[in-house]
Amino acid sequence: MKKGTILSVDDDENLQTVISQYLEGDGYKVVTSANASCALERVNNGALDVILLDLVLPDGEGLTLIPQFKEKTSAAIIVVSGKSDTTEKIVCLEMGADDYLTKPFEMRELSARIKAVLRRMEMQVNNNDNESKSESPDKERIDFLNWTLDRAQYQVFEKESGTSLEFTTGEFQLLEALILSPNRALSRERLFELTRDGEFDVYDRAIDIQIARIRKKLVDENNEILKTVRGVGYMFVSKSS
Amino acid sequence: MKKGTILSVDDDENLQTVISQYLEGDGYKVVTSANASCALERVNNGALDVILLDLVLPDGEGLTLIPQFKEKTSAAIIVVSGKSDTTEKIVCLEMGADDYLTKPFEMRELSARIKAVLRRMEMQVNNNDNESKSESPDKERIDFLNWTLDRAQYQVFEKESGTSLEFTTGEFQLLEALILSPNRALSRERLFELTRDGEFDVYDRAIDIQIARIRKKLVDENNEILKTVRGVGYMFVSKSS
DNA sequence: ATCATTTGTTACAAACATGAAACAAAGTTT
DNA sequence: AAACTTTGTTTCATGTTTGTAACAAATGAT
Repeated sequence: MKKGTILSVDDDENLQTVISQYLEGDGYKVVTSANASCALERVNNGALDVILLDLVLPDGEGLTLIPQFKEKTSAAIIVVSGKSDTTEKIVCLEMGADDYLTKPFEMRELSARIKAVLRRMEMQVNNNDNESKSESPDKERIDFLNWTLDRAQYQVFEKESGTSLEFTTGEFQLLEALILSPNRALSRERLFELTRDGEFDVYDRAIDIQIARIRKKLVDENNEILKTVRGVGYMFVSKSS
Repeated sequence: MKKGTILSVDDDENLQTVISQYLEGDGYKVVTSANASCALERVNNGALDVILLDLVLPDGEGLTLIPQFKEKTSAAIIVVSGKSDTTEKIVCLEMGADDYLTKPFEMRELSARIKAVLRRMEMQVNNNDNESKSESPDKERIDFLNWTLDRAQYQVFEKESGTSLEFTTGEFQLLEALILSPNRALSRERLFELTRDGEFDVYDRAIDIQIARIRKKLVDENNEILKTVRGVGYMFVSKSS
């Protein structure tokens, strides 16, 4: 559920309230500061993921805050400005901001930009990982028994014939989750976490039905690919072990 | 290495030294003038890219210099002022300045503003280039099925007949994005990022409509070139897989 | 064997995603 | 300004996906 912590730096109290409520509804934790000094203190205080920074603050130029933030945290910085000025925008980005947003803006847009910025950060992390590690942690294609799971295409192929089986996205994600933890029993709860993004009011046995639907498509006589572990959940058994 | 020549007009000798050193470290060539007459002379003397102009000079009002500079050079003018005065800023911009910076400032900010201003100028130049040149020298062509995507010309050609299909720029860019990641399902969000530059206040399904329009033009009976991946997005399928 | 619990199966309806058509708004060209 | 192009928005119909309920089958314990 927790998607990240956001610090909003702005001296407009009303705006702060609106932002907080909206973003909290989105699943973020939100903290606010009304001025520069308070914000700097907060940055030292703990892990932040995104900083929303208004350039016009009562106690000093917001622009100079950007490099200071950059020094102390790896959080993404989204500048919120009253002016729609191309030069200022470029300057902000040049100084280390990650995005620039002009007031007034819609909450939906703010939310989208935060999401985009977080994703970009995540991608960077992943890329760095790939560079340092010789083996990529998440493979795009995963072979299992007579099939291949293609995570880029969201498809399952039959190895020999090469034909693709018609999996729905939901079925695919469940199978993917199981295959990524081979020979390990996963509870229905865990599987829910892995496949659905923050849903709660669902039927206990939705997973069971999904499993049944997958099995119907992944037929392999005596071999039970998706084993049910009574009282626990389900498990993908790979022959290698 | 050479990024441009900058003329700094200011009578503060210490500041001039600091500016010169910093900007030279950035790869610029820097020349300085301590007063207006000297600056005007220097402007006649050779190609400049950026002029940093302090408004308070020993021999005359700096404001009146702006139009004089504009007449003689196409360099960008960044006004450096001791006062943080909105009215003065607006007047300067009205008279032809490209940016306005308040003392004291950080070198990093100055550097960023110079970069921004140069980039803006360059963009203008490029746009003019495109208008004047009808043919682009480097053609990057990508073949797919019965068509060829010409990224230089922003056109799609039918391989056999050689006729070009009428794609709008938006349609072209979307198709391009999909083709550049073949056999990979791309979410609408991702496609948005790839094709639009920082727009968010748009309809969720704008991509869908664009896809439909592309499909209408790229007809190939049984072959689904642009596959929709339900619950995810769209994918360009290349025959190789 | 009998019972209780857990899981598999089927059918169904609500929710959802997508494509198509028509419209509207913004931008361009003439 | 008018015609045209491009692109976003709305609406509707259709088909898919998935949660739910009900029941049958399987499993394990006593």
